[in-house]
Amino acid sequence: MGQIYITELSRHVGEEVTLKGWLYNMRSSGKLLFPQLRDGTGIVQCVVAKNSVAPEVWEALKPLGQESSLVVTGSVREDNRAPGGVEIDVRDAQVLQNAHDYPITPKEHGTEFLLDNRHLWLRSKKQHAILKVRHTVVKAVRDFLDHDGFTLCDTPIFTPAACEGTTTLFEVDYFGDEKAYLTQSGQLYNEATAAAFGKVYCFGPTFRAEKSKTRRHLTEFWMVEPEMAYATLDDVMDLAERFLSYIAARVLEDRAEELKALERDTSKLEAIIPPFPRLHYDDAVKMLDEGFEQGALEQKFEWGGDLGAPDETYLSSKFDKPVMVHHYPAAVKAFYMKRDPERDELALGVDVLAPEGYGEVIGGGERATSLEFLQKQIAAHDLPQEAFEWYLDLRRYGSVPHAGFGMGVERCTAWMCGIEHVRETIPFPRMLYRLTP
RNA sequence: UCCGCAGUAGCUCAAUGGCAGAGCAUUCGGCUGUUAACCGAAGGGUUGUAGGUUCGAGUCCUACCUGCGGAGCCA
Repeated sequence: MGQIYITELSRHVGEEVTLKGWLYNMRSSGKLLFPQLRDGTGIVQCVVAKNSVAPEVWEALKPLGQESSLVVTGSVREDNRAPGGVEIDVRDAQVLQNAHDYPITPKEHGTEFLLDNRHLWLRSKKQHAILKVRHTVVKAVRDFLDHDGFTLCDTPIFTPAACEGTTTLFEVDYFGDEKAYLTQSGQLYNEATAAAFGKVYCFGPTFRAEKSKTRRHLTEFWMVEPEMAYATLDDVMDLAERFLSYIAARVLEDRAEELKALERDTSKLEAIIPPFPRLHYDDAVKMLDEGFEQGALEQKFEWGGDLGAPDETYLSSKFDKPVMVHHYPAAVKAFYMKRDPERDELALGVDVLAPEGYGEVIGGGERATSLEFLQKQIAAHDLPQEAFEWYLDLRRYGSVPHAGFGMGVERCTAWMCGIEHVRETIPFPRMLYRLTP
């Protein structure tokens, strides 16, 4: 009999199977052992009766510590006393290693300790469920864009200069003479590939050397950035709406078990269907003023500023779906944003704010098309024009309206899972004060 | 960088300024249906670091270190 995975057990009731895995926990009662076996696909309880295995097997199993590696052979039996509905009556077992002093015990632990042991923490039920949801978010992202006519065109991770100028970059020595920087966005390169392929996306790690210590920040995170030629701000909002709705639907469909393990209120995810409310910045400011007058916000919001975290939380609390705030003041947005032809002080940008305080999950908009405008912007932001010559070429040779956005995978995953902090949504989080393991 | 909170056994946490404690984990023993199993026993400590106040400091004061939460900035 070959190896069977725990998720497949319900199809093998009455058969003898061989499972290969690790000991999740073990209870015992005199002449009975109840090892819980974990194999990466699930956890199943085994039953070992002293008189139904060879004496050496009994002696080998009895002292096993948490996370010992072992292979178990036995018959699958339906039993409603077992957590998973089935149990394994063990006939034979082979111990690969008896592990001792596994640091993560069945009791509670603090975050610092768990993050120090992240390489082991990944084996725990909750972490396993979160990363399964992440997997599905990533899969949904790719499936959606691929089926919608987008071409994957990945952008470089080493970049020669800042994409947006202001944000802090990680500097890397590039063969001595030159400095390279880790990318903080594939945005500018996406505009080049969009002019070559029409609809494109890049999907990879992104680096921000900001000294942010909040539940929404990592220094290394994954971002997917679709970009469309011949597209406008409205097209981007339409895309964002369909995109997020598809991801939520896929997570609900494919990860029901994990959402249950995470105790996620799935009605919050079921509500993520088009259309999403669209809120002009001017109207957002009015809502924030009302919030301040009612005492829901501590600080009065002044027109012209970017939304702070409490502002975002307040606005999104007024809706049960993601809310799309558009037409921000140009001064708070990136230099390449297209201006509103009606009101030059506004940029054709949009931020999608997730409900339940998860904050900005998508940011994007329409890009400037005019060569002269961009040259002025580059000068006004004190950026070196020669570094942007290739980018300006995109406006010299067939400039068209185009637009796109970026979505943070970890923020999206945290939102789907309903968990506090993005650090649990990536296998090995990189944060201001954490580079290990 | 700023504001707030914390640091005691491997882990999670107690201890009015007066003998350093418990649960889990570990080791040993018991139990044929355990569900974070349970019952009994044992080992385990430079109370983050350095000073200070005091007859006496885990506890009070100062500085520093480390971490957490938040702000700014962002996805």
